[in-house]
Amino acid sequence: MGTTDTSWATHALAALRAAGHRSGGARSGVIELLARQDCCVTAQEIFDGLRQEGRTAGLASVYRTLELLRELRLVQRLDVGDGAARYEPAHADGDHHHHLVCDRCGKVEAFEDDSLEQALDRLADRLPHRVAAHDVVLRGDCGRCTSAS
Amino acid sequence: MGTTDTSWATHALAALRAAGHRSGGARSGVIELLARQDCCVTAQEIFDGLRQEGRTAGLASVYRTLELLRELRLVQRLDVGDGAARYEPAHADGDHHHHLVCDRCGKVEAFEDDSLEQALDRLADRLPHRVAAHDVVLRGDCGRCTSAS
DNA sequence: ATACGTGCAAAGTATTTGCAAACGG
DNA sequence: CCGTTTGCAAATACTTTGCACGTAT
Repeated sequence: MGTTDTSWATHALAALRAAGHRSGGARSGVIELLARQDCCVTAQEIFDGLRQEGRTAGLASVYRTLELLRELRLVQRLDVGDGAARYEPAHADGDHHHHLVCDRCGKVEAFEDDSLEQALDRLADRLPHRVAAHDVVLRGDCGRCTSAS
Repeated sequence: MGTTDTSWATHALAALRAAGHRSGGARSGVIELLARQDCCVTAQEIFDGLRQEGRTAGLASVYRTLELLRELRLVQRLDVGDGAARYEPAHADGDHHHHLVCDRCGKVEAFEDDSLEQALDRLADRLPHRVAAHDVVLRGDCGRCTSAS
């Protein structure tokens, strides 16, 4: 697993500083909450989560923070097809996962697969592009929905 | 390439019929335009494209048709992160591609890769899910933007 | 003839932006 | 102090929905 939750938060705050940004309540709240997630969350979920712990931030600030973190490649943005964009910490080391979306209940789960990563890396070398990131989304019925059918 | 443009349109119209749907001007227009695309397009692009050839359809009807085609698994929906959803014909046979999105100019290109498909298929067998579809999106600078830098 | 498809306009949701006040360094 | 960040409200962008009318079968 390599990095721990807190280390990503520390890294992200340091990177913000290094890029000449300050860190008020909204930014640090978003970063700390994001660091605790193990899969992707929406802006609204971050907003609600902060409110629950008494540490509120305007929704606009949540969006602004997420956009800033994305520019700095500290978070990865991902769209699973329900109206809302999702965000998750981008870990610098190889630690990397992709997503399974259930067509019935909409649940999003993470998975990792080395041979998939290898196929993607080999592919990137063969293309005339400078590939900086990749997303894989698998869609289908999750175990729970399949057995409940 | 296996299937031709027209055969997808024919197939889609037949499938609509079989599912008990009629086909008015908007539906057939969207289907015929979609059949001519070799990569994904937005609802607005379909609307504009139809207008250009004098065959107009309301934007709402374009959306409704796309949703219907998606339910019948005749098109695949895909989100590359600019605000708008994109759609492309879903070919029943293995003919299948994925997408490269340029981080700078936003251009979307298609690519195919057998070893990637194999890795995905093997992975799907190992998961406790019934995987029905998959999307892969690679992000980075396209050849043009890389050399123009 | 009749149910289904279509177009327009209005509503709904997610996200972005303008601006004045609060705040970090 | 001074420029950045923040929160609110308004604006925007995409998509969906309600309803009256047209049309395919």
